[in-house]
Amino acid sequence: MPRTPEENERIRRAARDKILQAAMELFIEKGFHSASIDDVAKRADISKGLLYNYFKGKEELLAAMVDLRIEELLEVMRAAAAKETPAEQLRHIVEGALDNVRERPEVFRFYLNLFTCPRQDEVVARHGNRLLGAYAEQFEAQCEMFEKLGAADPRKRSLHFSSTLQGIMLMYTNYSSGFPLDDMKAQTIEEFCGDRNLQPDGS
Amino acid sequence: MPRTPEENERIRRAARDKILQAAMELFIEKGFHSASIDDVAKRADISKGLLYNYFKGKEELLAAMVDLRIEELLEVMRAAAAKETPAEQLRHIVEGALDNVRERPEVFRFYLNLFTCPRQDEVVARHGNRLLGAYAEQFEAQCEMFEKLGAADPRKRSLHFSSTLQGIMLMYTNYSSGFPLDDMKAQTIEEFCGDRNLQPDGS
DNA sequence: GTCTATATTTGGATAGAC
DNA sequence: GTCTATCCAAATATAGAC
Repeated sequence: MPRTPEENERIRRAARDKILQAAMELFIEKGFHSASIDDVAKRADISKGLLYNYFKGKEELLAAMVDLRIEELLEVMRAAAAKETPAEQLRHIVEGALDNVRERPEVFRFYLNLFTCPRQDEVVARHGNRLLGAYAEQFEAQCEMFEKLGAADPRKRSLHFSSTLQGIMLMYTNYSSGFPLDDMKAQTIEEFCGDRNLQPDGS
Repeated sequence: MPRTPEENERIRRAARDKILQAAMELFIEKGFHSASIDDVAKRADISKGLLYNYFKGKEELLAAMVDLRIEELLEVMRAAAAKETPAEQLRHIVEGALDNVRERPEVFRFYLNLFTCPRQDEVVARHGNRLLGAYAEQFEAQCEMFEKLGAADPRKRSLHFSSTLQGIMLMYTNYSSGFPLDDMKAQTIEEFCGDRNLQPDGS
C-alpha cells in the first residue's frame, strides 16, 4: 500500500533535518570551505546524490543554517523585550550572549568567521550580511532600551555596550582557558545595566 | 656578460617581494581559500610555474604574510615600551591599534578571520596560532604596564583592556560608516590610561 | 527516495623547453 | 629565471538505474 502524502512529508522533513544537522556540525568543525558535500553526506549517512535532492547545493545548506541562527537571535530579543524594566532587558541580553558563548564557543566563532569574511567571497559574504542585518535590528531595539534607561546618548551608549560584549566574546573564544568570564559578565552588567548610564563618562 | 651574484640576488628579492605583495592583496580581497595561486601569479604578472620557484606553495605565502604582521606587532610594542610612563605606553597601544584599524580595516578583518578559523582548517589555523602567540607575548608586556600603573589585579585589568580594544575594532570593521571611533578612543584612554585603574570597579 | 557511477571544473603542483 | 604544457587530486554537480 502506498504511503500517504503526510507520511511522505514527515519522512522528507526528517531526512532534511538530518542533513542540515550534519552540515552544521561539519561547517563548524572544519569551516564552510573545508567541509565538502561528501563529508556532509557521509555524516548524514546518505549518498551524495540524495543530498542534492534536498538542497540545491552547499550554499543552500549555509543559508538554512544562517536562517536558524537568525531565528535564535530573534528569540533572545523577544525574551528580552518581555522583561519589565530596561535594566532587566539589557541584563538579559548580556546573559544570553555570554552564556551562549560559554556553552558553545565554536558556534560563536563560526559566525564571527562568517562575517569577517572578505566580501569578495560572495557565497559566504551574502549570508554573513544577512546575519549582520539581524544584528542591526537587534541593535535598534537595544538603543531604545538605553533611551528608556535615561542614557544621555542612547545610540552611542548602545554601541559602547555592543563593543564591550563583542570584545568579551571574542577574547573568550581565543583565551577560553584563563578567561574570567563571570567576572566580566558582572562588570558589564554593573557598568551598563545600572544607573551609570546617567553619567556620560562614569566618573 | 653574465650577471654578478649580487645582481642576481637583488632581482630575486624584487621578484619575491612582488609576488608576496600580490598574494597579500589577493588574500585580503578574496580570502585565503578563495584566492588561487593562479590569481596571485596573474596579479604579480608572472607565470604560475615561476611562483613555485619562489614559494613552496600557497601556505608559504600565508606564512610570509603572517611573519610580516608579527613583525609589525612587535614594532608597535617596542615603540610603546620606549615611552616613559605606563600611562603613555598604554595610550600608545590604544592609538596604534585604533589608528591601524581606521586606516586599513580590511587588514584587521583578514587577521581576525584568520584566527576565528576552525582549528581543523589546519593550514590556516597553524598561522592563526602563530599570530595568536605574538598577541600573547604582547599581552604579558601589557600586564606589566598595568602593574606599574598600580592596578589592583593587573592581569584582569589587562584582559578587560584588551577585550574593550578588540570589541571596538570588531565593531568598527562591521559598522565603519556610523561608528564614532574617535569617541571610543577617547573613552578607552580615559578609562584605562588614567588613575581609574586604582579603583577596581570605577565607581 | 535512494543509490552508484560519472561528467565537469577547478586549482594546486610538477616537468621540461628555452 | 622564466614560460608553457601537463598531471593529479579534490570537490561540485548530474544522470540514470533500482
